[in-house]
Amino acid sequence: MDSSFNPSVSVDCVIFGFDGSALKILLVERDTEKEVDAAPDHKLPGSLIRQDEDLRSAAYRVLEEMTGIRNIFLKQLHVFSDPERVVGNELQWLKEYYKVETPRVITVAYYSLLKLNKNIELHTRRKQAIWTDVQHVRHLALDHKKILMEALSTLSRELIYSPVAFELLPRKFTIRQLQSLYEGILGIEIDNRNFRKKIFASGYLTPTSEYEMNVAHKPARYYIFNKTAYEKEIRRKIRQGFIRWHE
Amino acid sequence: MDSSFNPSVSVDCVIFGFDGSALKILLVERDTEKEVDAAPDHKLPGSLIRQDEDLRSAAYRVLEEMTGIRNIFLKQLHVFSDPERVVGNELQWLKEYYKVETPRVITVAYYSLLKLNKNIELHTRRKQAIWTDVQHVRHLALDHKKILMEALSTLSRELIYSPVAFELLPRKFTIRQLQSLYEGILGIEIDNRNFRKKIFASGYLTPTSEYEMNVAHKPARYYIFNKTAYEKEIRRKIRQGFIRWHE
DNA sequence: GCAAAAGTGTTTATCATACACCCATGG
DNA sequence: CCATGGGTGTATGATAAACACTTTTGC
Repeated sequence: MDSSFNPSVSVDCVIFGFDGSALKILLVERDTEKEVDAAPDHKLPGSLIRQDEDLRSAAYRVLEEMTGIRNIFLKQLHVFSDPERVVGNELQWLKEYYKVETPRVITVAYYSLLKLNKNIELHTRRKQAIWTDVQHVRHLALDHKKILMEALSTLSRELIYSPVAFELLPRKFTIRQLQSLYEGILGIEIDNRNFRKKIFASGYLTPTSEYEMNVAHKPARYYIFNKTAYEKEIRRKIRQGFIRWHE
Repeated sequence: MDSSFNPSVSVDCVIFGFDGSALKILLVERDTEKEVDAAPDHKLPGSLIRQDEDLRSAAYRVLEEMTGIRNIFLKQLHVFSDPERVVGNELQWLKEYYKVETPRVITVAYYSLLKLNKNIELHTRRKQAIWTDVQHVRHLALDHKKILMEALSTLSRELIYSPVAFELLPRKFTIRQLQSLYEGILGIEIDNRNFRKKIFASGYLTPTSEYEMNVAHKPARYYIFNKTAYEKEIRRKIRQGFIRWHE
């Protein structure tokens, strides 16, 4: 670490991963060399920004370091700027780790979505990071629990209004996987027949000729998300309905 | 100005005002004492943040200084962090104005909504700020045009999904004013009968016994937005979506 | 009396929901 | 042959959209 970091601004990444059944989030253990807390101290992956660096690039830098991959879904969430959000030991740790002098740090939170696989899990394990079921996250360092909560509610909204679900699924997926994802994140149950109608009516799912194998029931078909068709449609979409206060 | 400013982080405020017919935005002339540009150089009101200050408070500080009022609608928009967004003369000006040393500045944009009236216009005029029709904004200093564009598209989305329109209208307003606001900001035409149906069906408009005066047509009734009813309803819906004990 | 905007209902199409059975497979 | 999840259609209610005329006022 060198002095080309801007001491006032950091990015923190809420990295969501889906393994086919549960929504996970990537956490790192903060290396507190002095303090020995009762509970292990987890936080979101993050970094101070470099002086010559765009925030988005900083977030990508963290993301790539932690997961080993690039070009995944990444979006700015919110800025957290309470002057008291990093104080005392937390601030001390930061100063020593980055070798900077600063009275405070504001952080810009980003969230990203990826499809979990063995490669990624190997990489994150080597980085001492762990994938935790979002349902099981209890306490996090700093204000990171608050950031996670905000990311979750933003993800729910995104899921409803845009097809981000496919960022979390492998290229080929079954309808059931897609539905489970919606049900899991939104915390609701969805009628399978109506779900199919809706999702097929969109016209963005292309069926493959592949089916599940070695399952003890009728094998499900695999589908692919037709991103091109989606983007074309969005461009021609007309705005209808001018008030939707309660959605 | 003193050294208690954080040299790396500023806030900029996109302050929308509605005067009953057009959507306006508050701009200030940048006091470039040296440069004499061909065109007058406008920018969004903003400020570096103080070291002990929350970003939201900083935005409110700017807002109150420019408009003289507090407690108005204010929301974080986005962070703009291109390392090149403030360079050359722009950066020089900043350094001299705030007496700080910094290689770069990131800015957090906020947008706010208010009802224009004579008092506010008087105050802003004394501050050398001007209300400009958003349709007529051509060029702005720094990346402020980009910020404005993003604020406009966010405002459109907000207008659809939440009743922010009332932040821009006086306490008592006619249905026509409300509809014009929707049409103006969204850039669409709305059928008046359907608009009334929808807006009344929400149940948040309370009719007053007052009517327009001195108009050369049937006088329109004034209505009031029942914020309490809205908030009560929202809380109910959230609770319903969150707890499902009987499934 | 006429120009100008306020106010008012009905019909039709579209979309969301509720709901139950047969099918293909592995063990 | 049975347990498991995949896959299918229809009827009903709710919501949005299209559409034209009468009312009240100032001048």
